Amino acid sequence: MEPDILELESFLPYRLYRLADAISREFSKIYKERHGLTRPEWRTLSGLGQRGTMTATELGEQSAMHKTKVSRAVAELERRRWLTRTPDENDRRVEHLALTKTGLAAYREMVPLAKAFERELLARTSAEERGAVARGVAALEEALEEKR
Amino acid sequence: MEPDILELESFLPYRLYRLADAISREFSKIYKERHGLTRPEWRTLSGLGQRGTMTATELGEQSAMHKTKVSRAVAELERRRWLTRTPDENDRRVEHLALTKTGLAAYREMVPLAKAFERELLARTSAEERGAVARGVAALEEALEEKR
DNA sequence: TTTCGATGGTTACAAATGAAACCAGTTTGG
DNA sequence: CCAAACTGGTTTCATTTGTAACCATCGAAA
Repeated sequence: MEPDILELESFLPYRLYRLADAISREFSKIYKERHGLTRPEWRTLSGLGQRGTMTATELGEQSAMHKTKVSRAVAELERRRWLTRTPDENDRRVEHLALTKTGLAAYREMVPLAKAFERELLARTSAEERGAVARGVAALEEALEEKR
Repeated sequence: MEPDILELESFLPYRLYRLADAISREFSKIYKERHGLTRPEWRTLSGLGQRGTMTATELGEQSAMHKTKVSRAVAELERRRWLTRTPDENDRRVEHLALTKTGLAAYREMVPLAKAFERELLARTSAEERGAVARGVAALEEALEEKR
């Protein structure tokens, strides 16, 4: 344990990123294979399915995406006719986005798959470990928030 | 808690990715500002600093990078004269990579910064929470491994 | 009201990434 | 011995991403 050496494998930012990336990549296979969605597109679909109607800005906040990602994802889903835009009555810069029937159908099909993925992953851990995951993630979220 | 709705904010793959991405991004500012390194370059530097000498394949395994990323990162660090390649005696496809004095100096400068980052982040959590992080991450790593 | 800074969203351009093709060299099985 | 399969590593090409500039609209303040 030399003091001037960094052990990459146990360095938290790396370890966490590697884990998250692996999980996310594994999960992404599902919506990629199924519908050819990118991650931003999946998040957009998911956000709108969950909340019903949102603006692009709200979508970006909810799903931690840069506005260009949102913009492009929305454009693609619109092209597929999975969502529609409705101009805001009062503020003409804003558009309210909502899923079409087709979009909603895709969403409804994806939800169980997503839940199953999470369930199957967590099924391989003990109740105690699941508690640790929850507390650990929450603690880091807060810590990062404070640190900035 | 409707059964046919997925709550993105608490969906583990999303939440974990978002956390890891935020932390990694925050940390990357350090090596980006300091030396203009990309993440693959930082990992390469870090891997070689830690282990002394590695082949490109080993680097990829250690730091979970696709071989094209390794290839490009190595090329860039070589261009900066931060590392050198030495052909393997027995297998002429293989090159052994090692940091130069300059590369090592950069590594030595980065290590304390990396450790400080991690320490400062964890300092904002309780000992109990740090334990939870450790157990949680380990559990998920295993669970994912089993799942595949 | 006009002007000026902020805001919602898109676009253009450069850089990073991933997949697949590729080149060299190496191993294996007939 | 030799072809075929495999491995280490690079390159090419298409796609994705990030940054910054941009356009339109809005709100506040002069």
